[in-house]
Amino acid sequence: MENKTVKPPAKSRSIRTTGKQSGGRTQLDPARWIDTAIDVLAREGVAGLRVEVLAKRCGVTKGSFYWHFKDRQALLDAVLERWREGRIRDIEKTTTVQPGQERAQLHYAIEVYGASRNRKGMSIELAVRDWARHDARAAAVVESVDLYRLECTRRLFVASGMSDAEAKSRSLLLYACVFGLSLMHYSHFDDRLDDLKQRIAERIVAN
Amino acid sequence: MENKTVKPPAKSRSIRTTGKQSGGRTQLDPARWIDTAIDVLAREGVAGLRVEVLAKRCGVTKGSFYWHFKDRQALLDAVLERWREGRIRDIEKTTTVQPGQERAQLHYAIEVYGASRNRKGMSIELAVRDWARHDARAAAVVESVDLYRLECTRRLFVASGMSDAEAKSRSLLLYACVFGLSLMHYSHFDDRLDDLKQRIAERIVAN
DNA sequence: GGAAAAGCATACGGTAGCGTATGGAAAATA
DNA sequence: TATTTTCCATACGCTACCGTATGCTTTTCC
Repeated sequence: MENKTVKPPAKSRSIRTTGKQSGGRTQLDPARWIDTAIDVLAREGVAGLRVEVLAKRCGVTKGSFYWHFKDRQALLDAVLERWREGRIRDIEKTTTVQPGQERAQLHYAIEVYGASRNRKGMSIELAVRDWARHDARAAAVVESVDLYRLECTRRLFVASGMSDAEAKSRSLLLYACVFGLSLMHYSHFDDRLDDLKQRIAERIVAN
Repeated sequence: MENKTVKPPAKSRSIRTTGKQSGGRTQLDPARWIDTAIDVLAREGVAGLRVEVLAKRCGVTKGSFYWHFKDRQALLDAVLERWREGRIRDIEKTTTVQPGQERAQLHYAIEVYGASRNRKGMSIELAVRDWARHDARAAAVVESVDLYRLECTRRLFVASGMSDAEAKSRSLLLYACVFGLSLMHYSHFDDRLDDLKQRIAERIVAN
């Protein structure tokens, strides 16, 4: 039952896991393929993750790709796994309860995605979620990430003095709003959007 | 500058705009193609809108398609236009201010999409929004629909006694939450989701 | 009923993508 | 340095698309 989809990173070998060699020719490893894939994913969605396109972007041909990956699906799985790990780490980092800072942490959780920086992060987020609408594996990953996030912010809301049920509903509201906003085209709705966003954040976080 | 992308519906001809003829063979018109296209759009996204696939679904070949449409883009434009019109009509129908019923109307606006019925409507909504992330025409349509919706609910919030700024922020919050929720996978977050949703709706609508 | 138009089928050329097979270069190992 | 292993290029077959050309069959209109 060996699931040989992604090659292990060249077991006994000098540490040269990334990028071009000093004077040699282009060398790749699965990690770099995944980096590139996530880059493309952010700009074009899953539909843009095509083997030959990625190869060109990496400066190689697909001969290289099929050396590192069993097939296209193996890359997609790796991308999903990479994304999940990154999200989990990120959430843990920003939502570990710091007594007295719970509300500030919640505000940060809202703004960190809405800001114009991190646009790429949100692009990936939306791409993965659209992906999940037509792919069970992606859906499973999204679900695990969602549940983890919801649980983390639930703890923050509880720590800030809410009932469990209220904390859960606020968590849902928070992330739904964050993702929903990034899905809408409202830049011409008002000329002081920051004020609107501030009101929204307050509505989500305040008692 | 004739923009001959979609054939006019057979000017002087008996009213037979849809479906199979009484005893004749299969006959189609642009409207039926668009119906089918929107059906596929809901299930597979824009990527699923392929000429030959739609033709098979309609029981014809693409020879028919290219009779009714200039090319694939013409169909996509028609789909967008159809969607816009439908949304505008829908919003007008459910948000014309009925004095004293504003809050109920707002609650309805929230639930009408979140419900398990209307799943297809939300699928189309998300498909179009993802489409808009990579296509300027779709983005323009989404923007127009969003602005119209936001304006309509803004009026409802104002009519229910809020300041204009607050009404605007609530409108944004409302739709962001509606779309965001449908983007998340939270069914295992709680065993009484209806309660959570109720709390959320209250948070959005209440003073 | 016969000409004209409408509506569709079929066949074709062209592109883009996946995955495989095979050989060659470069690096590791002995 | 010779040999093995790693890594990649190239060429191939296959499928799924798009759009066009052409002809056949129904309707429509006179």
